Amino acid sequence: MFRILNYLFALHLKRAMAKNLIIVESPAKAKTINKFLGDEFVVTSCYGHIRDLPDGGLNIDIENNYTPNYEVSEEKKDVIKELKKLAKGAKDIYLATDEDREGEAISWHLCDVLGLNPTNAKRITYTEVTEQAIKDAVSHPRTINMDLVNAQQARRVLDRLVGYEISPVLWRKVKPSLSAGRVQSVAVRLIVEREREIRGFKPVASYKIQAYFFVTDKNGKKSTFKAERPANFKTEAEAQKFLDELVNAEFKVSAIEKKPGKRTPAAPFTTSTLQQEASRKLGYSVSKTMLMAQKLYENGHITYMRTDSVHLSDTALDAMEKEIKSKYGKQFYQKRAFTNKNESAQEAHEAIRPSLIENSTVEAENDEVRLYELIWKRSIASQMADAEIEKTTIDIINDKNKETLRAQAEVILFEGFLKVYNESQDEEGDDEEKESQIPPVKEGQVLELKEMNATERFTKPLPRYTEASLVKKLEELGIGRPSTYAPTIGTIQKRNYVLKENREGTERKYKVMTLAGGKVTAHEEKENIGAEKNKLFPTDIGMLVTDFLVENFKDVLDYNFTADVELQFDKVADGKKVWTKMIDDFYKPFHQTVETTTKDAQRVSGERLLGTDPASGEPLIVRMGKFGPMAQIGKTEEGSEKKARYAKLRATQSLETITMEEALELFKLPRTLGQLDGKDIKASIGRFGPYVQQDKLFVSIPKDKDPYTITFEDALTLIRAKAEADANKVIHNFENEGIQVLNGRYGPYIKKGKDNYKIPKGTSPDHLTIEEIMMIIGEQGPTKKSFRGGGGKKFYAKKK
DNA sequence: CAGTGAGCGAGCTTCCGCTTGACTT
Repeated sequence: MFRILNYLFALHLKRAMAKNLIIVESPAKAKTINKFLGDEFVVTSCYGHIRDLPDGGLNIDIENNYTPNYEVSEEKKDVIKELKKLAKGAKDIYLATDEDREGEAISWHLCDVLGLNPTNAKRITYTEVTEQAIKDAVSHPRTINMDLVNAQQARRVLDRLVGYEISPVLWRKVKPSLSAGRVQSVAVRLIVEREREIRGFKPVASYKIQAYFFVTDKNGKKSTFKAERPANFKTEAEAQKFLDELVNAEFKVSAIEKKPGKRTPAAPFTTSTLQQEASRKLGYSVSKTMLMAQKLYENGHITYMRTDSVHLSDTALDAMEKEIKSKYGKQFYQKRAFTNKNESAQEAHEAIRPSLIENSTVEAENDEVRLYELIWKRSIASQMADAEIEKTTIDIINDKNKETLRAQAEVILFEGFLKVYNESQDEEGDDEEKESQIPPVKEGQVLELKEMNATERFTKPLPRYTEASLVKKLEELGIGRPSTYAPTIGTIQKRNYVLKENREGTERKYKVMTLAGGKVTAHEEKENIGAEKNKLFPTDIGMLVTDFLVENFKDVLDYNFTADVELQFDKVADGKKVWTKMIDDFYKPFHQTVETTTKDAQRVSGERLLGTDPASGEPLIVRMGKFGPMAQIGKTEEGSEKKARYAKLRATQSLETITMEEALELFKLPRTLGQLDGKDIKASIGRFGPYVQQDKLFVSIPKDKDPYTITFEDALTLIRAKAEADANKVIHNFENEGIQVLNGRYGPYIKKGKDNYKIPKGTSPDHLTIEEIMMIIGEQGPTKKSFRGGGGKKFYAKKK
């Protein structure tokens, strides 16, 4: 009774003092803003876009001036319901979605759904979530900018047209279920082209001269430092001659130069730079970085994590000044304003920074804490003084030839921002470390040579992309947005165009000649090259699709395509161009290309003839098959005994590079080792590595053995051990019902066909009857298998 | 979880950009 009265009273209150409604995109942001504004405001969120083009079909009326057919998606229906309810009792409604193209469009969709008039709706914007900024925004509402909305519609429609018209061409000409798009196809192209550069790269050798000199100080203490010949010798003979000449030479310091220098801190984080640094410093994948950042954001620890802006609010700048001055002293503070280099930036938010600058760390999961501390350091460092360094260069001459050796060192005179944070670099070019310091020497001082080496060095190809360096490249090209970098990386892996892999390196020998103790000697050393960790490799299908697209859809695959259409979108946003006209200019020729390609283009299979199989005399080819790249010997001919033999390529092999020998090796498997209980025991390599098999039982072959050489006895041992383990796995087996109770990784569970069921807590699996099991199954419904983020394993087409 | 690979052609697949949720062997 009391409760009902209470409710009625609350209802009455609500009616009596109707509040203003503010709609933002993110619920966490709604929470923050709620704190800034008084009782007369209710802040809620629409969770991003509320309407979109539905999945099945284009949903663009081409005949009717490209009219989009927007729909509220299933998962947004509840959001809309709630918004309508709140809107009904509201005094004024403020549309406070992000200040960019997409945000403007969301507000426009909101008008439509909530029955507001875009020409007098209250649209407010702000680029930082601070009390002052929000209050200013609320007192200066504007109306919906339809030009900006139309630019978004153009963007949306163009992406749908490109994606949904090109993908079906791939289904017909390459393989079903493939995809193409303005962003993903260019991302794959980058990786494919880099891979080909690396494969075609011919390392060039040269000889690097490095000398080590002794210096003895006043107290008789000896130390060494390193000097180098500025340029490498091109040939071994030249290097040899150089060392020979310098046997018994006298070395002397000819010049000492000291130059001041400085280093400047990097701008605070955007999404892209955060992903890069978290990858380099913490080893996080881009998706992990975003997941951790999302949690930090939701818990109020950091500002919004999907941003392309390096701007910091005045509130934050003040707090940073205070923090730096009190923690490090005022000589470490330097106010800086950063501006975006990136033209495609839309800057609807602040840079990524701690919400409360004074918190140098937070209470959270370990991985989140590490990311937070990185963000804190980068933010703080961005407002700190330059580091002052001194570069010392020493030239060393000799009495045998006119060559100069040079020693270089850097000393930090004032740490400045380096006290807190130093940005990491991507591995590229020379990885020689710099000397930190050279012992004090005087001009004209004679130096004692410890040893001098001429080391054979090879030029290196450009590095393969990591997830993070690919994001960096995409951002430079203006392709993709902060909210899509991580999903795009996921998409191209899920489509099996690209794999993130480790590769073992190969050994390479190099020559070293040494001058020491008055004579020159030579020896060989070994280095490991080409080892890769978490790098992006294109698959065969990725390469085939890229080649097909570059050949037939050159414009869309062009690295400047996005930049070019962005210029058009800008014209629409400025009211200088009608969006449907812009789309029409693009679509007419594009659609023509789609039609002619569908009609004329050859199917692609990447077929390559490797040679003739020595055993059968039949041709050996490799090509893309229904289930991936494969090798094939001979052809199946109707009416004859001749049958083709097939073998799947290994995950590390590629249609473009596999050799005849490697392909022949594939046909040696499966090997039949012998029989057990009248069934063959075979050894082979499958999707999950090497295995032995008897009937339906598969057992992985351990690392110390391989399927080419494993013996019958060893295979038998493996199979018997596995059979015994499996026997212990079954607790009950109800064969008639097709139901089993099994011991799994997570404890006992019920299995019926392909579905699994939990055993309720407190129930012992040992005495379960079939009736009890049927009850459990009836109540539960099968446990769902995760399809999202499942590591991209579902590459194969579903069977009906 | 580890077999497969003709050609015909049911009926399916696919984009980018905004947002977070849900439960599990």
